[in-house]
Amino acid sequence: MTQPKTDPRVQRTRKLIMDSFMELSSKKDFKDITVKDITAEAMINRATFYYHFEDIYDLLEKVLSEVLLVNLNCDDYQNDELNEEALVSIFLAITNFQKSLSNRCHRGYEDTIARIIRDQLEIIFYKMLLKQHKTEEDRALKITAVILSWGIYGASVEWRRDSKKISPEEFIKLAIPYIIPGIK
Amino acid sequence: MTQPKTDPRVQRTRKLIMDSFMELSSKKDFKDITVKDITAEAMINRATFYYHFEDIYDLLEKVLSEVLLVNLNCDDYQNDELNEEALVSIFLAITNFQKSLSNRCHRGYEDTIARIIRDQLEIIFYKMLLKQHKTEEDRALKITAVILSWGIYGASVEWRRDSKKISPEEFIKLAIPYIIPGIK
DNA sequence: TTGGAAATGTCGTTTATACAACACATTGAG
DNA sequence: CTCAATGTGTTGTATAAACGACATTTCCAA
Repeated sequence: MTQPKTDPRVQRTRKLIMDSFMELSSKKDFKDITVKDITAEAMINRATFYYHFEDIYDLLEKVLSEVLLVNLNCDDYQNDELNEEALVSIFLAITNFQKSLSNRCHRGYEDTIARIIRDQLEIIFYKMLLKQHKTEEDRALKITAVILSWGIYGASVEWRRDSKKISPEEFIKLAIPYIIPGIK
Repeated sequence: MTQPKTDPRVQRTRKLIMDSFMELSSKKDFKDITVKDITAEAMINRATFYYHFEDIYDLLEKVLSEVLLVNLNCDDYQNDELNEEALVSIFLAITNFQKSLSNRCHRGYEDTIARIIRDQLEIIFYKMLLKQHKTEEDRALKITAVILSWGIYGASVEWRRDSKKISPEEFIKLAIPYIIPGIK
C-alpha cells in the first residue's frame, strides 16, 4: 500500500471523463466521438483532458482496462490458485465484458480491445502463477502467462463464433483438463 | 445578458453537489443527510461545499427553487400573458413538483418548501403582470403577485387534500373565472 | 450528567483546472 | 486550388478547490 494518495480532484475529473466517454459511446460510434464532445459532457476544459490522457485512444484503453478489471474483481478469485474454477470465472468475465462492449458500438477497434484484454489477462495469470510457483524461474512464468492470455482470449473469440450451441462454462471446461496439468 | 460568465468549475461543482443531494434525498430522510454525506457522494472537499452554500438549508432551498423553475420553464408560457392557459400550466407545474417531492421524503420541511414555492410563484406572477400592465403602479402589481402566489399555492394544498376526486386542470379552472377579470 | 465522537463552520497554504492564444492537421465546399 | 471550418495538441497565467488544522456545536450512550 503506502500509495501517494492521488488528489481527489484528479480522481473526480478522471471519473467524469470516463463516465462521459461511456455515456457517449452508448449513443454514437467511437470514431464519431471527439475530445470536445467528451469534455463538454464532463463539464471540463479541453486542456484538462490532455492533462490526464494522451489522446482519445489512451482514454479508450484505460476505460476498457478499468471496466474489465472491475468485471474480473467482482469474483474475488485473485487470491486463488490457477484452477478450473478460476479459469471459468475469468472466461465468463471476458465473454460478459465483450457482450457489454458489443452494445456500445466500438466497431473498428476490435484489435485494440483484444490487445487490452490480453494485457490484462497476462497480468492476472502472472500474478496467480507467481503465488503457486514462488521458487520457479521468473522468465518461465512470464512466458506461461503470455501463452495463457492469448489462448484464453482466442477461446473467447472461438466461443463467440458459435455462441448459440454451448454455454461459455461448458465451452471452456472442455479444454481445461488439457491445459492445466493435474486437474481431473 | 452581459453576465460575468460564472467559472465552469463553479457550475460543475454546484451541479455535482445538487445532483448528489437529490440522489441522497431519494434514499434517506432530509434530516439524516449530512454535509459530509453530500461531499462524499459528490467527490468534493467539505470546505468546498461551504464555498458555494451557506449550509444544508441553503442548499435545499436552491435545489428546490431550481427544480421548480425547470418545471415551470418546460412549458414556455413565461412570454405569455396571465391568462387561463398560463395559470393552468403553473398549477400543473406545482402539483407535479410536489408529487415528485413526496417521493423524496422531505418530511418536516413542508413549511420551508411551501415558502420556496410561493417565492418562486411571486417572482413569476410579478414578471407576467409587469408585461401586461407596464403603465400601472409598481406597488399594486407587487401586492397582486403576492396575493396570487399565496392563493395559487393554497389551491394546490386544497387540491391535494382530495386529489382523487378531480384532475388539477379541472380543479383550477373552476376558480379562474372568479380570479382573473375578463375571462369567459 | 458527562464525556467523547461526530457534525458544523472557518482560515491560510498548496495544487489542479480554466482560459486564451497559439501552431498544425484534416476536411469539405466553391 | 483556396478558403473556411473543425479537430488536435501545447503553452502561459489566474483562480477554484483540496488539505489540514482549528474552535465550536450537537448528540447520544455510559
